[in-house]
Amino acid sequence: MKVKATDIAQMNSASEVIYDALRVAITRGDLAEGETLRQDRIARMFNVSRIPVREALMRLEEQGLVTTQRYRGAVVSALSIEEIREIFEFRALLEPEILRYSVERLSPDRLEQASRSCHLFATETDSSRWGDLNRDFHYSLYQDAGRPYYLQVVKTALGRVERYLRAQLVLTDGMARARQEHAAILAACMERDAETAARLTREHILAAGRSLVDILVRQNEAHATMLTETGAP
Amino acid sequence: MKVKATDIAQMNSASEVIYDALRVAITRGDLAEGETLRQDRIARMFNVSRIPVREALMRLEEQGLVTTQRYRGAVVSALSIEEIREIFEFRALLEPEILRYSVERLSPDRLEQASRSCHLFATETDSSRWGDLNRDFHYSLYQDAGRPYYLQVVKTALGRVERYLRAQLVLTDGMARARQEHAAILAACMERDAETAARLTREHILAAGRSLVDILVRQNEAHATMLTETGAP
DNA sequence: CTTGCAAAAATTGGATCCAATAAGCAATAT
DNA sequence: ATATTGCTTATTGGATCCAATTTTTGCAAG
Repeated sequence: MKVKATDIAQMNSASEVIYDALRVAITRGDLAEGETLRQDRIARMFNVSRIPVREALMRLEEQGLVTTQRYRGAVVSALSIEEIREIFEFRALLEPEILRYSVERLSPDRLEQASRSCHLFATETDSSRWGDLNRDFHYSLYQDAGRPYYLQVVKTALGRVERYLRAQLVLTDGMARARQEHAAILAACMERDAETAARLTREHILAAGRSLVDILVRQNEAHATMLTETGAP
Repeated sequence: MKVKATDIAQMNSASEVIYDALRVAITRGDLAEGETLRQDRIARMFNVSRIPVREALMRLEEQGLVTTQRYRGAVVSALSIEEIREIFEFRALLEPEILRYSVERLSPDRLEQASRSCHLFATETDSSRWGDLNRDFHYSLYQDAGRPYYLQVVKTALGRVERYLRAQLVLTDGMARARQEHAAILAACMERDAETAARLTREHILAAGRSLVDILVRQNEAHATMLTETGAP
């Protein structure tokens, strides 16, 4: 037999498929924050009933990606600037720690993979792909840490702020800086210098966080000014 | 109008009530790990259909408290010893950090509350209440940190291992030690010594984790020996 | 007595239907 | 003109029903 067998028992249920699709759409920013997700509309999009849609929405809410009010539906969660700041601070605590565990265990294959990811990120011009490639680079370095729980928590945290990160990369010199910082982190990993790699990662995340918060504060101020000038409420 | 109004819109839906009840039952250890949760049975217990039950199970799975296989139902998640070790290590990283942020901001009321919690924990003889009281003490100290995201992550992490903690408190001198360590942490907080409080918290969590892992390893070895001696598979 | 297997029962995932609630709109009173 | 009330529609939460899948049971053969 020359068949590529796939484990049908492990195939995704409808609610999982919908959950994944919505999660990706939200983290990519394809769904605007504050947008309400109508069960019926999503059900028609996937050609299913509302049952699996509601199950997917429950899981998204548990991840903090949507917010639900009874009988009023689910809306894509919006983060305040302070919440974004906190999540970057949080990542800046966890990710260096994971990397510290990981550096000594990085296999040659893994370093090769990280190197490729780093290069792909550095040379990609389509900004809509930057989120994925950034994620690939960081996670490739964390994979060998032997800390699945840490990794899962970091993934959730990044998932919450990823939609805002693109703005930071596009609207400033963020992309150029990220390229350099990724290269430096990778170099430290290759030299098995865990402390340097961890310190660079912490600074990388904190810098991106500060830059992003700056952008958002300025946007807020601009918006507030406009409202005042036009006399809107 | 002299009516005590309560926000009916914020009242819990059936799926939330069921979710909370199951979450508490699992973290308390009232449901054994590996036990399968039948939708129909739970639905009858709460006098509802299976729909809200399934929604609750989805959310529990997202929290890692149950594990689901398609068409085979949900079972209470079991953690390996290594996973438990990792989660304690994780808590030992996060909780001192939260406390560091919190110490300088602790209000007199909050210190009073923490003091009461500490005392209640120290004097409670009913071991089934230790989990709640331990949680109350720690969280009262974290409340003022102004880091809701950290706090939520810590709550999830503790929720995963709480069921094992009782064993640690009961089967060793864990309770006596915990009493002392809590008192020391509280004292450091009252003196606004953030670094000492953080260090003590880290050691407190690491010690409990090591003690728990020891217990579980011994249990495992005893079990394995028994199986060998009786010739069971 | 054990093993293999087909039918029956139990269980889950999902569709359809119904009741409860919110949101929008028209009619009325002030 | 505006605020209040009642009606209509849209939407959600949940119940009931059906199909797909797993698990158990009964029975025959070795």
